[in-house]
Amino acid sequence: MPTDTKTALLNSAERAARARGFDGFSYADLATDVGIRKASIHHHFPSKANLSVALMRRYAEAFETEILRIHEEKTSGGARLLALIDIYKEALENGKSLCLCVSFSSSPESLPPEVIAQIRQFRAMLIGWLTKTFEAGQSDGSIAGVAHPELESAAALAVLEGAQLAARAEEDVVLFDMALKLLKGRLSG
Amino acid sequence: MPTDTKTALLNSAERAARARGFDGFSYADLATDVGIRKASIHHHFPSKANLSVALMRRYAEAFETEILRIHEEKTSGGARLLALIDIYKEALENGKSLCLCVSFSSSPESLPPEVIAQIRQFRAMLIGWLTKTFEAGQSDGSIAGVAHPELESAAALAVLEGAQLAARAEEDVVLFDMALKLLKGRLSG
DNA sequence: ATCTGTCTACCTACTGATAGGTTGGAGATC
DNA sequence: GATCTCCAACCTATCAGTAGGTAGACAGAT
Repeated sequence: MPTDTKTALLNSAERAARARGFDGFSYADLATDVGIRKASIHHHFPSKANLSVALMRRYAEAFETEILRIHEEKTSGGARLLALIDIYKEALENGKSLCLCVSFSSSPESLPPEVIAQIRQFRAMLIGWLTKTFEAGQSDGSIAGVAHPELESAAALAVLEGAQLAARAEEDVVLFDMALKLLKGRLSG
Repeated sequence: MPTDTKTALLNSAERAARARGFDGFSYADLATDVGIRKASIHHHFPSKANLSVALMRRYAEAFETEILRIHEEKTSGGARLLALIDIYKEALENGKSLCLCVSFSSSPESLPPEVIAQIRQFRAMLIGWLTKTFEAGQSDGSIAGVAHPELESAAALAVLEGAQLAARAEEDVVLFDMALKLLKGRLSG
């Protein structure tokens, strides 16, 4: 069966937002991409603000599922952190795309307060996961030199997001790799 | 004497770009802010692309002057790095603004290739300065645990930019402080 | 006389959004 | 089984607003 229209719209919008930002695509673009008329989009998402909320919710849920899966599949802190870094690297798509959270964080003024709250919640959730991961890496010895897991997690998330932003801007994944080399060098297991 | 119109336009545009992004202000906004008509702006900056180039050039020059000044005024690597962190913290303006480089990096698709090149050059310059700074901190002992200055500098820049992005999005400077606490903890002198 | 800076007046392209109408199928009623 | 009602999903047409940009006139300084 073909994907339903609503999902197709979310997929198209997410791709566009991650590649060109939330202001970088219009209902007209979406309509062309999905193959329906511009006005019909409003049937599924009354306003663009509405669409942004749905986009962020779906993204946060999928991401949380993903990192919970990593937590189960990988046993060491180092291996878990490496898997997360890979997610961010993959999301870059060779310097052509960002993860949705970084993309949305780049243009907060064009998003409704509700999405800002979702972003805040998403980052808090991720920081929580990272802190647990650094703690695990500290006790199992798979992440070297960990003294303050909560500070490590805040710094790690900033590196991931900052590296992605720079790499996309210059369309050069090497910037991402360089920025993460130091952290990766501390990982084992 | 009052600032000349061209400079006033650059000032207004820089403020707006840093607060709301390059797509977040229009010639109409600029005109209102500076007190001339929209069409008159085109006399000084024929196109918005043109304006973006001038903006980035002025920013890069001012920034380079600033970090060279830091290099002369502060003697230790740790003190120099701390001064740079302060610049990024100040540029945040309590979570309401970004530095121009991060702002421009957030919307590369609406900037001419020339500005992308300027961004690349700017970041390379800053990485160079940071590498020298970490090397100084390594040899004078004012930055703890430095093994690879060039990797440290790439990571440090990503943290600074990523932390700024997140703090502005959530309008909460604490996110910036948290992300930089680990690095700051390694500094002395 | 020319140049600089500014103006009024306008243009085309596009934005998100709305009004109002068509279609086709699901579910109830007879 | 035929009919009726309803509604999701889509359509055409259009809205007011804003974007960046242009043409041409005019005042004042050199």
